[in-house]
Amino acid sequence: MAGKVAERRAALRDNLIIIAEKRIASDGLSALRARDLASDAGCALGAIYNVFGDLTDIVLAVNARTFHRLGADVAAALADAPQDPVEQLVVMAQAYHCFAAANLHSWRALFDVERAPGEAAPDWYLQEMGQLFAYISDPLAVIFPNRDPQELALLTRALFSSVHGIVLLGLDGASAGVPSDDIDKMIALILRQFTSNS
Amino acid sequence: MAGKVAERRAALRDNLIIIAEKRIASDGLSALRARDLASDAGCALGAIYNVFGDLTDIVLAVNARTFHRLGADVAAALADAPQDPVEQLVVMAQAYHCFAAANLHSWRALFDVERAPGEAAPDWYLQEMGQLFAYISDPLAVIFPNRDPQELALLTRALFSSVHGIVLLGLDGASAGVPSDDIDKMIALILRQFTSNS
DNA sequence: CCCTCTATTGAACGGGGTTCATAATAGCAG
DNA sequence: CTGCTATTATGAACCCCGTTCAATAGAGGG
Repeated sequence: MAGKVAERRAALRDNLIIIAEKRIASDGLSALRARDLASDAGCALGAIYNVFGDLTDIVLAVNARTFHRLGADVAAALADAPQDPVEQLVVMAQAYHCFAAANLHSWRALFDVERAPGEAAPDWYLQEMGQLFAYISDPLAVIFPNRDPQELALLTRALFSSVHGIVLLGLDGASAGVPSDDIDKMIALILRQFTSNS
Repeated sequence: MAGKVAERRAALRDNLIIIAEKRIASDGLSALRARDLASDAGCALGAIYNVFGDLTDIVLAVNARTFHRLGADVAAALADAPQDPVEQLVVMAQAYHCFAAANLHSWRALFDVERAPGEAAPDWYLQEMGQLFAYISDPLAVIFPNRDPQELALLTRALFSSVHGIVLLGLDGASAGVPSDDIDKMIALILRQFTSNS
């Protein structure tokens, strides 16, 4: 029974991630409490720290799952999209908006977790981000066939950032709530206009 | 001596705002501590709460000043810009980027402060935002003379959000640091492309 | 069954925002 | 100037929270 401890810990680890995920999804990142986690998981407070370095590690684990779901949603939208590359971009961006709106707290947690200064982003983050960028880059390469890969990378990042900004400020409460339709309109506006007369 | 107390409190209030502003600018919003504020201001811990409801109120006061400086920078850039409305947009957006980069912590604090759920954004916020939107809207109206005011408002918000997104993700540490030049390039790319063939 | 070594536990620690009983002070009447 | 009272300022104390670690429980081998 060598791996018994590891097994128990792995189970607790998964359990904690699920519980934290639910908490973040329903009440937001700032509502996550170590003591709540422990009591919901039926474990001791200290047990959390046998399995995770600190709460941020749990949040990162949750974020990895969220990011993965996001990527899957975007991929699914892309799979159902028409061949036209501009439409593909629009469909993906609206899928991004859709995911953010439907998973507001979890989506926010992706960006609200504070990294220690100077610490690099985790590997899975860069990987999922790269995947998203690839989804965008492919149609862009069709639309702009005469661009350097370097220029394409810049275009890709610029478009992703723009859509992200539109969704971020659109879903932000400070602006008194932009209607969901308007967000989609802005996304389509930016993408269509951007990709016109290529 | 009727207004003596009010005077003293007003002075403390201003003092606390200045001190908090410096702290946020140098170390970020999360480094703001009530006890530090009190000792730096040479006042009692509780004195803070005679003058502000809570720390968030101080942050909001700092943010109002930051937002005002931002608006002034953008306005200054606009004043020095050429007549061409597209160039005006580019110059303003790069001024926005410049301000964010030069005042990273203060700029972040504008968006990192968490409002109580359901609470409306403060008046000055909407006002400064409206001012920024007006700066953008004017050249846009020249570029797109045949659009509804409503459509123009959507364009304005979309462009601001896009630039904001580019700056936000560009300055974010997670992406391992996008060079400042690349951020400016992305901004120019989006704006020029967006405003072409109007 | 005991012994040892590991894993688990939750009380305690440190640090932070906020409050409130108390002390200090200002204003005023005599 | 001296009490007296109402107002203001103070900072110790409260509560919450993440994290730690001495003490306990438990597993495995002899």
